[in-house]
Amino acid sequence: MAKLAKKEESTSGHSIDEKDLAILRVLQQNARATVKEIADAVHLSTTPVHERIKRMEESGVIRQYATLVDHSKVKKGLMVICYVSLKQHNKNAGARFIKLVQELNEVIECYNISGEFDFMLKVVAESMDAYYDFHVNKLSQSENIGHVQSVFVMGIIKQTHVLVH
Amino acid sequence: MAKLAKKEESTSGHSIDEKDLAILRVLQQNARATVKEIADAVHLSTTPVHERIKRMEESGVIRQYATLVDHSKVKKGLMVICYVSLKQHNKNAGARFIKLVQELNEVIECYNISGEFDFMLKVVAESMDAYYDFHVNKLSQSENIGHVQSVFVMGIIKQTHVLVH
DNA sequence: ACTGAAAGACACAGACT
DNA sequence: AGTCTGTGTCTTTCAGT
Repeated sequence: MAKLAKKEESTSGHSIDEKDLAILRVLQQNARATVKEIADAVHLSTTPVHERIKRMEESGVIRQYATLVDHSKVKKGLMVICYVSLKQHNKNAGARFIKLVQELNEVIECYNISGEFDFMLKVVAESMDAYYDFHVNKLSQSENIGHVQSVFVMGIIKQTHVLVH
Repeated sequence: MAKLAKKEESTSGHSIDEKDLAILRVLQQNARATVKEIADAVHLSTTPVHERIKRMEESGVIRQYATLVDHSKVKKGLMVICYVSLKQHNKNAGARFIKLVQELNEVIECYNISGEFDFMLKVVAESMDAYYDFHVNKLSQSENIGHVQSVFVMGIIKQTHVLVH
């Protein structure tokens, strides 16, 4: 017992410095930037940049190199914010819901939230019909669902993944 | 006749086929995958894969190659869903709010939504104090803000950007 | 639209400051 | 920790099918 691994950085022995942040600033905007390009931008040669990137990949600071696809161009025009409360709140019931959410490709995000609902889901679908099908046949099929409330996204004002400025 | 520009793809003259989707399936998970790796995975040689990727970049199907950074490891541990209604709903008032949202680095997503509120924001902050500062000094500073409601994210169940399966 | 080859650029490891 | 240098691999273009 009592081996509560303290924190990310302290266990691996490396904290993130200003140069790492500078590298992240470039990579966040373009995951396919070459090491050379990044090296020029942060005023270092390629070797230390390469080492720092590898280190951040291994320590988990860099979660993933993702390609972001345009919703509307792959026939996923509809985005819905979906609130769910469960009937029962025991461990098992929660785990079953979480498993369901992981399996449903329409759900791209799911959070445990404060307030009157238990979960917030971000759902993408091809059309209102497809969303209705998701709602009735996939989500509400689970016998433990209490209330579901849908908020429709009418316009995207801002969408970024940039955390380091 | 009937030149109601039908859809994105038809205007550019290229629709996405099964091979493009296969390439996207790989790139979504790893934006740094080499063309050679993708070519092997989709059973083509490098040239057509390279051409198809370039085409999808230019047509906007591929929005961005992003590096996703771990929230907690860059001191952005708190995530809040924030609902905002405006006092006035004229064009100018809306535009000012949108401009403000674009400038605030704490706001990583903002949507125009249906229902009693006008906007939904996803906000990341270092701490509760930092969020309070955002709420009081940055967001509510705008004189056009009506009501603000904060929902705190207590746990991340699922978080993906994968749209093509 | 694809394959295969060929030139230039890059990633990555080594020796050194 | 960093720069410099070298080798194998990859990107990218071009001729051919």
